[in-house]
Amino acid sequence: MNREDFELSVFTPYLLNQAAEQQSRVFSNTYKNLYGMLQTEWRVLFHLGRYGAMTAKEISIRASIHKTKVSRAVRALEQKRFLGREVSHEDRRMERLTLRPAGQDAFNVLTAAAADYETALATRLGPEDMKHLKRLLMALA
Amino acid sequence: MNREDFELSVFTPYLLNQAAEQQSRVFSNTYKNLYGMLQTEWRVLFHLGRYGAMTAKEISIRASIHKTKVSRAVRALEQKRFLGREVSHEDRRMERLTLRPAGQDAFNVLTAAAADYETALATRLGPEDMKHLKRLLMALA
DNA sequence: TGTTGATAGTTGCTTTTGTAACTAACAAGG
DNA sequence: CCTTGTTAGTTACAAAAGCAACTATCAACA
Repeated sequence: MNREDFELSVFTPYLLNQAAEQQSRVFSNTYKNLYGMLQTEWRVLFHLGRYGAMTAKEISIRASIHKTKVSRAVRALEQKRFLGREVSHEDRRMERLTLRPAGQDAFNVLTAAAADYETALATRLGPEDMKHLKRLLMALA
Repeated sequence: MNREDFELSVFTPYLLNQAAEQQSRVFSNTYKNLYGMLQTEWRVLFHLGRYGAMTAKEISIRASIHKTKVSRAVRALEQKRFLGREVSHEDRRMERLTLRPAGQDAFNVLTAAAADYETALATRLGPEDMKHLKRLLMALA
């Protein structure tokens, strides 16, 4: 790379940012408009819906989200009546988080929307490029 | 995409976010540690260094950054003595922004660091994948 | 039992972003 | 001149993120 000719518009971190902002803006409108949720709330909801009841700590590790963000997302989801908490009997520091019916419904709707979004993107890019893209992104993350 | 099997870890917006966070964290350490700059400040500095003096509005359009973010970045760069402002004679609403020597130095250092970073990434991924990645990201952004 | 260290989760404070409203300057038409 | 509408840039307030300190609980061991 010639330093004199360096262009921000082809700098990979910049391109990644632009693409990520663009793409996540589209899908975030879905959970934001439908349920007034934030990104972290959607991710927490997803983990509980997809993998079943677990503690905040487990979500934090599995989803690579800082525990304070998880804590706030859990409170928000609780206020929406999307999940319930139950203090563990073995260790009273931990809480078992479980989706409530409204949370299950939201999970179903949002997961379907995400799958549709993914399908649409795959159609746009074509199956080969879609595969390449995912492989490359996983290598970077 | 089968909805029952939907996995967040292969959802493109999620992957993009993870990759973008990971990659920009690496480079942001450079301008943050060296000059205490934020991402927007680096981008504004870059545009002035690469394309010469221009107004905040022009930067805002070229770099796709909201004018309030540009305004705050310009103030921060001014306080660091990295740029100077001069009210336009033709239209006194506009200010011509120019890099000062310290800003030029920072631009040179950071541009070189960015080019090095890009080279290292290209080495890691290989030239073919690097080309693919950029093409795909540009298609998404 | 009592101390020490670790862990789950929360809270407080500071920094950053988003959004809308604002000021000052311009331009065009009456 | 004097409205009316537009534009460049700033400011104010609210939403959100980052980080450190805190509480409560547990476990281990003297």
